[in-house]
Amino acid sequence: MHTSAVEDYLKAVYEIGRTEETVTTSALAARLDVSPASVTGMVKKLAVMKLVTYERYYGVALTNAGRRIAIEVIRHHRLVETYLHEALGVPWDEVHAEADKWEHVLSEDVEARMDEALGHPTNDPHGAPIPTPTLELVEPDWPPLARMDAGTKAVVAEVSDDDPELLRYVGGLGLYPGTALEVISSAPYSDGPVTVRVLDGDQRGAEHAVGHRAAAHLFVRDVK
Amino acid sequence: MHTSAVEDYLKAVYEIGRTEETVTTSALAARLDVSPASVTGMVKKLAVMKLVTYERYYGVALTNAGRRIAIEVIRHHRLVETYLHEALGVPWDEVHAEADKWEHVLSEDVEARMDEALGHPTNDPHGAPIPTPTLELVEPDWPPLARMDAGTKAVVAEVSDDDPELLRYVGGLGLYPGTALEVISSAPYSDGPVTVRVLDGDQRGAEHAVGHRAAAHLFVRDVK
DNA sequence: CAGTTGTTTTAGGGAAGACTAAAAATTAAC
DNA sequence: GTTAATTTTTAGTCTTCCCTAAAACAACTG
Repeated sequence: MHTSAVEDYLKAVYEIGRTEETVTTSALAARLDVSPASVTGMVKKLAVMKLVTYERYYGVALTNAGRRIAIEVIRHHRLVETYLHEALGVPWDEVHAEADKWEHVLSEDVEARMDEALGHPTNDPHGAPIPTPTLELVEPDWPPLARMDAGTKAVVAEVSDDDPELLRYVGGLGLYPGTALEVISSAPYSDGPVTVRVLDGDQRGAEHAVGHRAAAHLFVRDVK
Repeated sequence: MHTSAVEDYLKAVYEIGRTEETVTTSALAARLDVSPASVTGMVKKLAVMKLVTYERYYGVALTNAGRRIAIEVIRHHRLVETYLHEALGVPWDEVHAEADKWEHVLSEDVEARMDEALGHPTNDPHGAPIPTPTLELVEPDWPPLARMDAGTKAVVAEVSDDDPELLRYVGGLGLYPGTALEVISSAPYSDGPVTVRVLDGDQRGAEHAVGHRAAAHLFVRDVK
């Protein structure tokens, strides 16, 4: 087995790699809250273990073995988030921090039992897809609410899970994955808020001005 | 917070202290599967942290602060065992190993939710008492089945939880906490098996010869 | 293309927690 | 009551993961 530090690094490489062309040492350092020098050292070890490829002054990339582990950790993380939320009623802004600890100690057996108990969920409480038991993972690339034009009808697809305050704010507006909404006004490429009407759930009919930062971390899928 | 090594040491001191007069370095080393020299080093650190008192060449004892932590860890352990068994159906011989990992990452919030979901259980799947939220813990001193005389009627109170094979064996005989039984024959202070008739549960009516080692780790309470 | 800026690497450490080997203290055995 | 056997402790290392400071390098900037 690997240490949790190794698992954290691999997960970070995977996640940064989703949006960035190259995964740099400093990007990893920022995400893991660790000094750049520490990252260099660790990354060299991961390269020796054949979990990443690494080229100085260029960047890091996962090998197949490394990606397997990364996705396994992500499966644990998202399944635990879902379990904590569904089975134990942990609020959606707290599950992320808890899952960050649990993901490293979850056995395959208990993972399978949680999956079973939940009826094989496909998405976590924030809308992110849960990798399959065979570690397939397709992460759709939803556009952020911030880029929607006025008049658009859309459904909340996913909300970034790592900022509890943002989750409480968004949850307070009734905007959970699956919630339908209509964009009332929006100023594309500006820093202004996006005004939406909630068409679903406990806030049905309400109009809210969604702050720019939140709108950038709230992803939606279009409804034709 | 404390490292899991610290928590493991404190738990071990507590558990050895339950049956032994003095807690020696070598007893800790054996239980934690670590060299005696390592124990000496760690124990010195715990003494500096005021979690134990320590006298060279004599032994270790918990301070009040140390005992608090030990019992908190035991509460986590037994609650997690119970949760895994009741809520996720994990077999009773597997829950111990799993709980050994979870006990160190369980937050107070999730602990409380598990406790609530289970209806505030008082005993884990092996019969051991779960410390209260205020960390009160009374561990009854049941006699082992091995010391029961023929003709005695008794109820299984507790089974040692750290040997999966023993648990599978005992479970196969239908002897779970709460199961009533009658001792048919026994050879006190010898190494022979104890023959019992099961009066309860799925093996009701069956007669079993319980091996000596199992009979020494299966504790019962008398029925008058 | 030389200087500034920012990133990466090297070099040197440090805390935790474990190890082995050997010395010291305790306990047991004539 | 010495010697022998057993624990326990000391001493010195090792590994893992992290750190800072400073040097090396790459990339903009004008």
